[in-house]
Amino acid sequence: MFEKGWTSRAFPWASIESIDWWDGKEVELRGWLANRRSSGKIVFLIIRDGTGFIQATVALNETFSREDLKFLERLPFESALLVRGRVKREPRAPFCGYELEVQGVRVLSIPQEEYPIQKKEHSVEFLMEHRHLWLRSRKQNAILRVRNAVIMGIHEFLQKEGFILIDPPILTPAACEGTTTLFELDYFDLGKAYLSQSGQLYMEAACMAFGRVYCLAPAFRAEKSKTRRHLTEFWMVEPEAAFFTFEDNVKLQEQLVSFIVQKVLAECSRELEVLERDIKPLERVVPPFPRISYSEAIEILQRKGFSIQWGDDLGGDEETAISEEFDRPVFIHHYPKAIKAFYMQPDPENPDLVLNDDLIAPEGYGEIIGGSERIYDLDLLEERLREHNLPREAFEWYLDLRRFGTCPHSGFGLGIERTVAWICGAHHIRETIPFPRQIYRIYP
RNA sequence: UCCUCGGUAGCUCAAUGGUAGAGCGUCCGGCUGUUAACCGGAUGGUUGCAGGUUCGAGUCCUGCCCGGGGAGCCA
Repeated sequence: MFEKGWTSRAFPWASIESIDWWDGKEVELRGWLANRRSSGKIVFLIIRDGTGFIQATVALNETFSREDLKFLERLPFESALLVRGRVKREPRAPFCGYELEVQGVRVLSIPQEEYPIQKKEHSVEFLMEHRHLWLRSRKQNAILRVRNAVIMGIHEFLQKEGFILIDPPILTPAACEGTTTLFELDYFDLGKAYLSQSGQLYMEAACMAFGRVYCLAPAFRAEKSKTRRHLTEFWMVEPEAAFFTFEDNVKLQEQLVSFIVQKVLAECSRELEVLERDIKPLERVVPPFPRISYSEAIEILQRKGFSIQWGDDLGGDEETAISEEFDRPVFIHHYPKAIKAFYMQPDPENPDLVLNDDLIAPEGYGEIIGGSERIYDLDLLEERLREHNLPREAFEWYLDLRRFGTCPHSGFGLGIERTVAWICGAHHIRETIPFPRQIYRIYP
């Protein structure tokens, strides 16, 4: 294995993201060869270490011979390297304004085949087939770092608001909403089980034990959806709070979303720059968000020429048209009871409506939140189960929640991937999750 | 499930029914500041699969497989 100019002295292991801190000092970088260029007597190695990219320069000198440079300029992409050198401020250097003057290189591994992903455009199919390698590229790294900040922001905000993390089951005995969109599997001698499509019902149980709870878990939907907003496996945060009214619930949603966006702006400026995200629309994301009722939404859509009638559900195009009317996320509330889930509390002023809200992200990213106040009256909930032809036995435990100390409570679900896609300005939701699961893709 | 577009070299794409090509990558050589470096040379094919029409099919027809975009549904 190639080793040149290495000494047994220990050098500090520096990360590229904080390389400015090491200006003028000798450090060791541990990473991979992302690109290289040569010019006869100088070789430029582009090193990535997971935290960033930096240019390292190897010059012909007493340490590196002509043959050494020849070797380095032929080193295959994605070779694993330890590189020692001096950090130097350098305006000509790409990425971060610093470069590493290399004094020693140790090559830990050399790919025996050509690295498939090149510095050029690739088809979606090819990139998805190589998702395990695509993760190494700069934009994918940036998107998943934003995802990390979003998830950490959710925990930070909800914990601060007194919410307790409660993990829901993934294997469940019955549907939470419709039964047509469930992944089904055999469960020993107990018949069929299903992958969870929401943790909500379990959060309702938990909020009666802890007051304020939330889960952050995967949800599975066997919908045969093939759009840029759909995955069969996605992540959702679902807060649920006892004694929260519709109004409390909506306020919590706009505070949470604002907090997340402002956190990303504060902590991920490099990532947003790599993604070429225009941050002006994000800077406007502060409370209060505009609110319109479902009926007002229908009026707006009819004025804009949509052939939609009161009672119809809103599709993707309709959501986009509504969001265009506002400069920040917009709530649409009080939908007709008939097109919403069985557990939503009726509006006391109009029993044909429910106390629910959807939050529509700006710039055409669609619905990112669905929330509601929940039915807490036993008789009414039983009636709704019958209307929706749901198997009562499977919901006995859920009905128990209305038999013992029932009270008003509310909650919502926020889709992690749609939120990340919106904040990043990503073309497609599949880039916002490390290994997307889609109707025609389960590999890698 | 439906609508729509596509599948040709490792990758991205050309090719009127008539000898399958280019750029990039890779390999070899050159270059002391490159920025997806550049310059010269070399390398590269069961045209997704099966059948059919035709003197002749990457091209036309039928079926199948795989994928992209969208709809419905949803976060």
